[in-house]
Amino acid sequence: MKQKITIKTIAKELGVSTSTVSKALKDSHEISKETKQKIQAYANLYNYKPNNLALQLRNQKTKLIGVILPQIVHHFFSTIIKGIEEVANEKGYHIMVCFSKESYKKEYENLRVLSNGSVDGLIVSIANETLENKDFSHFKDLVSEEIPLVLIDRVVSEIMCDKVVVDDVGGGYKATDYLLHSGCKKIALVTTPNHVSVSALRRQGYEKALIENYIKSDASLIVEIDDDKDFNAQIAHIFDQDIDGILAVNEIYAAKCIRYAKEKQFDVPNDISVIGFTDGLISEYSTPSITCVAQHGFLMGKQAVEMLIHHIENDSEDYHPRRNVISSDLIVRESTKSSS
Amino acid sequence: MKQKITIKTIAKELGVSTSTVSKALKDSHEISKETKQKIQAYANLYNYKPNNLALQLRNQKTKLIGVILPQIVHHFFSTIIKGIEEVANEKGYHIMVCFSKESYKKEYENLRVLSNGSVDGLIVSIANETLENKDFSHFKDLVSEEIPLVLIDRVVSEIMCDKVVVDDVGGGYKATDYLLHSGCKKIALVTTPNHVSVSALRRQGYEKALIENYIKSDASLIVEIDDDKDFNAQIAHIFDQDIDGILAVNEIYAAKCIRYAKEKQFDVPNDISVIGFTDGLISEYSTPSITCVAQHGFLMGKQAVEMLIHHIENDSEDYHPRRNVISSDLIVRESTKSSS
DNA sequence: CGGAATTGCGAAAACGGTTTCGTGTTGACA
DNA sequence: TGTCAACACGAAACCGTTTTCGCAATTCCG
Repeated sequence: MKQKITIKTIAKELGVSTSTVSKALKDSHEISKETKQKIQAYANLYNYKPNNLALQLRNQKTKLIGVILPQIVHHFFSTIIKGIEEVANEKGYHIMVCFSKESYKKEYENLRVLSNGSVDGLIVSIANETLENKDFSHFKDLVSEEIPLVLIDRVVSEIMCDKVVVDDVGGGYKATDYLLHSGCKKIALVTTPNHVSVSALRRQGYEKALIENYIKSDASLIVEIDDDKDFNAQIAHIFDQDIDGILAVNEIYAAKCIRYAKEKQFDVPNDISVIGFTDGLISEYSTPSITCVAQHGFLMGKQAVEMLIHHIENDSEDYHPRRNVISSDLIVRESTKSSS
Repeated sequence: MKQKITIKTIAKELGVSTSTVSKALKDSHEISKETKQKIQAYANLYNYKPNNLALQLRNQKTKLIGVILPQIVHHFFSTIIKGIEEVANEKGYHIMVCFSKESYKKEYENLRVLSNGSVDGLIVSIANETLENKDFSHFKDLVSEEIPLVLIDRVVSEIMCDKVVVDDVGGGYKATDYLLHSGCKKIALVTTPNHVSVSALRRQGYEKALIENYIKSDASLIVEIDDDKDFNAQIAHIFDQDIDGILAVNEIYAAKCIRYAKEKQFDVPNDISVIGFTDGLISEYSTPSITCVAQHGFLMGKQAVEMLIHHIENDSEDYHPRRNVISSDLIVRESTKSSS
């Protein structure tokens, strides 16, 4: 990289002190008009830009927000990033993004590196492996160092910080309730292993809706998908049980269920209705388009940054962790019958 | 944020100089065993971490790579980010991502801010608006400041820097050729306005394949979609012309075409075959799954970072811009007949 | 014409670390 | 006993910027 022009260079060339240059560039009244003009002209000519690192060091702030997410090639997470970046930019911040790839170790590493003063605060969605391990000491360290932290989507109560979550219980409830009211009697749940906290919450909503409608929850209708095994083989048995509805905890599972149902000559939605989570492209563009629970990742990202920046910029006031819940909405499409 | 412990604090508390502390923490042989132990113990106890900003200022490098993309909620771009982040991390770098939202102004702003010494280099995919305007002076400034720059996917020849592009002509050619060999006689092209450079290249490939197969290209079979208008209304007329194949320049157009075809009682692929670009979730999970041209964004991201870091870390050697072309592959699925 | 107020600028400290170059104290050796 | 190397550490410069304070020189006023 070419040697950049600094205040020192300007000062030396023009035979003034660095303080004079600094003040002149900020149009300070302390400096005479002629001197200011001379300095500003020189700075413009050589395209002077103040060195950001020096400023950050002096101001003790980076105007940078660290974002650690489990994945990126994922509609929900990329939507969150979009929301974060948009608001951050409006407020003069930039974002550094890292991905934990669901791994504890990568999450730990990223947290360690970013808490070196590289960023003014962090927005994190916890990796699945960490959720399984239940080892949150790296987050607790962060909190005790008083580094502003906002946890999103995948959160745990023992970390005392701001949080933004989706109303996953409500989403599961709404979806199940909708299926019931559209005439479904026997609804299967296609989910992930239970340590994935959001899936567990969606399942709660599912069960709550069943109970409220006087239907006994039936374990044989619940499939915890192991992504390493063949999907169809794992769901086959629920199709043998006269089901007429499926709630899937993400849109990929929903799409796969619909495909399997078609293969087995079931009509969607008339024989079997399907609802998924995540309002992504799959739900929107597949045929039939898929009714799903939208989690509003964009909104979540926006709210998370707002909380974080508030925390960063109001450092002095005493701090009470807040928790925002974003309600999830049912987007009705073609994979369900209309509700009666 | 809590006041962080610095080398100065340690020095004062332990009655030594800052140089001694610095050396002790790096296990320098200049410092006696006892002193080192004392200092290291103290540093550990109070969880000392060197301030990154100070290091960056001293070393004149940030180990940060700026990434400016037009969008994020987009399979191809998020895949690129994934590739970039992965390699960057391996090599000890982090990434700052910004989005231009296809706007010249945002791109300009982001470029300006990031070139202040905030990052060691940049990876950029040019915004559509900039491509239309043909104003690339902000990029040229960057190049003349000798800030390492790699352009990806959407590139222009007048910016002299490293580039990684997809073989879009080849992709368009392969797709069209495949359609022809699977028996299609009359292939429509559903594309975007021509200033989008990648679409223009895909169209070249389409036309090249037609010519090589002695088929006259027919303007009435080419639709330039205006995203602000109704999609179906724009493509309706090509369905009145006995077409038996469609090449769409992205997977959304492909999915929409398939949906429209189904509505009009065409069978896909037997009446009409469809190929899209972008090997995303839609292509994979919709029914029928969509044959498409995969652009390998992950690979593109990886190569871009590798070129960039090479440039950053071999600053001295004289620099000749390189250009990597990533070949695009046809992923054959259910929306096309098998090639004869 | 003398003292005070104003103007215009520079010196120096500060942000937090690294590194070069002393320097004072040992101990060994001739 | 004088010389020299080795050892252990500190002073100071440096990265680029901001900002406080001080100091001349000029202007103003009585």
